[in-house]
Amino acid sequence: MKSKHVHYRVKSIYDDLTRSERKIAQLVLNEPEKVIKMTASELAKASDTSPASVIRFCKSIGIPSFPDLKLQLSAEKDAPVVQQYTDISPDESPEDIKNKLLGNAYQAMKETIQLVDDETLTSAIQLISAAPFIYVYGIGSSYLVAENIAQKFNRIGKVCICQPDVHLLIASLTSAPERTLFIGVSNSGETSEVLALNDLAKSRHLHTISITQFGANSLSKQADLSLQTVKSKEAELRSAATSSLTAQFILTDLLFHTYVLKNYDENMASIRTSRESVDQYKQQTTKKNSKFRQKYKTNKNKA
Amino acid sequence: MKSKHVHYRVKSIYDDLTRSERKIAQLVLNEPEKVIKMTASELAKASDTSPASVIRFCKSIGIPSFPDLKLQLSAEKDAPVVQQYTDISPDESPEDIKNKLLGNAYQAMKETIQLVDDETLTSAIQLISAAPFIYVYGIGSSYLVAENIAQKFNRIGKVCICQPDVHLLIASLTSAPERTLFIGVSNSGETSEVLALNDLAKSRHLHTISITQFGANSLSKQADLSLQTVKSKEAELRSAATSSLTAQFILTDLLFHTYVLKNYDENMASIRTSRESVDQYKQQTTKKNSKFRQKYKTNKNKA
DNA sequence: TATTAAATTGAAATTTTATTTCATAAGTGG
DNA sequence: CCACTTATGAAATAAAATTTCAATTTAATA
Repeated sequence: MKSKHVHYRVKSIYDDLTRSERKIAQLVLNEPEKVIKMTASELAKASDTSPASVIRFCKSIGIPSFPDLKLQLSAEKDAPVVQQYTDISPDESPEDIKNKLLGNAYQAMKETIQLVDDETLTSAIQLISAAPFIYVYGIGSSYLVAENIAQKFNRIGKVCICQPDVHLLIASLTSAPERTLFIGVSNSGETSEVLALNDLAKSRHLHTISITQFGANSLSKQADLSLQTVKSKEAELRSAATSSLTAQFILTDLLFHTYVLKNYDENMASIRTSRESVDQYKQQTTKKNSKFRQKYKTNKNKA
Repeated sequence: MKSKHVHYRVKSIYDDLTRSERKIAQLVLNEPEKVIKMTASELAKASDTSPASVIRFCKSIGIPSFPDLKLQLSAEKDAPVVQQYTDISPDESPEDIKNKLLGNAYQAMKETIQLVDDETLTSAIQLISAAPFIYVYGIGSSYLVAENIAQKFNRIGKVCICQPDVHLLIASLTSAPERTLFIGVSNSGETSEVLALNDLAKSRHLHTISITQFGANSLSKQADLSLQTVKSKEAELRSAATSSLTAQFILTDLLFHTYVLKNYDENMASIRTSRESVDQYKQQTTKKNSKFRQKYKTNKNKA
């Protein structure tokens, strides 16, 4: 498990380093940003060693030259910690957990976004545009994705129904008008409920879009259009579906934003109007609720 | 609106560059990765100019030296395009949309994660551990967050109820046992429903945690413990709450993972067992559903 | 503990790379 | 077409990186 990150690389062979190499390692670990701005001799002076040791340190950690070390550090400065879906182990520091979570999420989003080609996206937008309204369905964590899609599109006046009750949904689909779109969300692409609904929709000649993870799966094959998110590796099992969710959310965002841009002005107007309406409602209910709240009002000073 | 990115910087003053500087600019724009590995004279040769021109080019785009240019390029290589919550405008290319979405999401997550201090996190974990069970509530897009929290914790056997019906939730809270935890999610921190529920919980001496955006707000003030996500700027209005959701999700993940690590082994066992159960259920229902699916089976060959 | 071999280290020499200087060439406006 | 500005690269210089090597420390062995 060799990470390319200088930080981890240094940590992992720290014990094998010589005394003066360790002095240099300290600085590299603790103040990488400063090291980036130093010359080899400056770093030598700062660590109370010699330029020769600095060069030796670079070689020791597997980096061919000092300028290369600086380039590496610079590359990592703002880049998320991406190490092929690392799982999180029990002896991790809070800092490490944070970095890994961020890195995993970033990687999942990035790869997912790269996976979607513009053509597919355009087709998806067309199906959405053509639909009088949309049904979305997902179960478990995919339900969150479905609900998110529905919320976003409803906000711009594109009617989108996320009905978690399969029976009711079947009834709706059965009597849905032409061009109605069904979006099925299933990470595995094998969830029987979603497959069944997709079949039903197809039998009624409705359009269908699937959102699944990457790779061959029944739902992708059977839907008119298949959108796929990155497939995350073993780490998935442990990290409780975290990165697949993130991936599906960024895909939703991409879909939504691309759609909004198709008809920029009118959609923007819708978003604004819906915001305003919500704000108005909030003001009204705040008044109403104040009575209710009075009853349970707690001391403002916290314990 | 000056971006620090070399790419944009070069583009913006491209017209003011001299003939040979432009040749160099081409290479920097088109093959930054290769440039990173070159020396000044190599870049000169590759662009059919001279080292002197390379240096002049660096100065022209406002970078003091050639090694600095390489460092900059390296820093930007893997870093997401982060430009303070840029909004997405109608004339954007698909590529730009993707980069901005990714950049915004990444920045929101990163800043949120940095915002949470370990102490608060530890306290939150303690409240969760101590609770016999948990109620979560959120409305609108915050409902997604609440539901996500519930799903994650339930998966490891920590009973967590996300009840969207306020009336039913009030009933439950009213008769909840000691140490029961109420988690209220509201991006603004001013949603009246959530405030009312927090009041109720407090009046019953239950513990409460709030999840809101950063800054002073009623909910944060009134909850026992306040978790905050980064507050995104104006772009928010247009991008339909995208980055605040992302931020809340990463916060959930952080909370969840930290909690799981507290009792690593037993929690891990729970996750595995719950996965297995779901898999078993899936196998069973697949059989059942096959009959239903037969009825609507469509041609496997897509149009 | 004394002795020797191996490893570590930094000063100085060397090499590589970056930068500046300056003479020449290419434009530009009159 | 001339004077003058700007642009350019060859060569000189400066700066940085790297290697060499002798001195020194450390470890191993008798």
